[in-house]
Amino acid sequence: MPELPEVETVLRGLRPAMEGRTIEDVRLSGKHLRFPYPPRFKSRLRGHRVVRMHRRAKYLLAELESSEVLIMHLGMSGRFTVHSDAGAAHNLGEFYFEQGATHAGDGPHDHVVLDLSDGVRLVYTDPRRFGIMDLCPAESLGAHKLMRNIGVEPLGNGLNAEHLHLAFAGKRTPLKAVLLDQRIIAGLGNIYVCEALHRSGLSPKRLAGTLAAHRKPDIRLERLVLSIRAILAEAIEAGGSTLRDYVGANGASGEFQQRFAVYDREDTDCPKGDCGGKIRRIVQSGRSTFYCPRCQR
DNA sequence: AGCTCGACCTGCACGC
DNA sequence: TGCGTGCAGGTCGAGC
Repeated sequence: MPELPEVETVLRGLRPAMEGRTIEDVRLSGKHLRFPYPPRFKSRLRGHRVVRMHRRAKYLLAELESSEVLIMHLGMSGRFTVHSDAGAAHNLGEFYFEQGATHAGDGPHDHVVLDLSDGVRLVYTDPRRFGIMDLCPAESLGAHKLMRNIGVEPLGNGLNAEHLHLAFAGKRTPLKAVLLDQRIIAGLGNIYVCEALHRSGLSPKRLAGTLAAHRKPDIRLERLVLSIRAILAEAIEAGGSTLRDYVGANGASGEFQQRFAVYDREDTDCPKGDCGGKIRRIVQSGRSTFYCPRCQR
């Protein structure tokens, strides 16, 4: 689930649950996530209030009153659920999830359970355990190993044709790989790279450098920027509703209502309609790429 | 300095 | 029904 739009949606759900509340207790499953937890993980969380929640790329950041930051990444299969006593439910707004905090967090893949003030419980569930939890002093967050090489936020001002022009110049790497590179644009994943390339009519196999061959930014880079922005914005809209639905169904329904134009649609007609192409699946740097060979050049 | 690819995990859908 | 295979929304870090 987690590319930028999903992480952004999770952030919006976590805010009303976490901001202003104190972490009263921490329970871990005993299994490590992608990396070992940092030293004294539990005691560095316990007793501290969450001041503010942020997102950077696909990382969720909880700024603590202790001047440390809790860094969280959902990996491939990470999920958060918020549970609460009836009394706290009304504070959690539209992202309020599930009633009853008492037995939540006992599932086989529930690896981190945070008991917050007001009877709110946050459970991090992650079957594949590719997720990350780390702690870092706020003042050195930018120098953190996981943070320091992250590129521009695609929804911010940093993403523009000039930026891509500079980043693509001389690169003999396919567009697909370059757009997945978090050092250039932060937050795109396999699905939205496929979708953005389709919308902008660019082939995932095209070498990035071919779009930066002239002195001035190529018009196609402008189109790519607009496509990336539009796709992410739409997905954040839809992601919100999918998450609400997912949770409303008590975790049983994981179905995506969202219809992708190309992702996971091999052999179907290209939705662009007039091009008459069929969606193909190829493998690039070990991962599936879906695209229309007719209208993506 | 840059790039590709293996490794980290579990679950699920598929074909035999 | 059971088993083997391949695939999955990410990305670090080893090795060229």
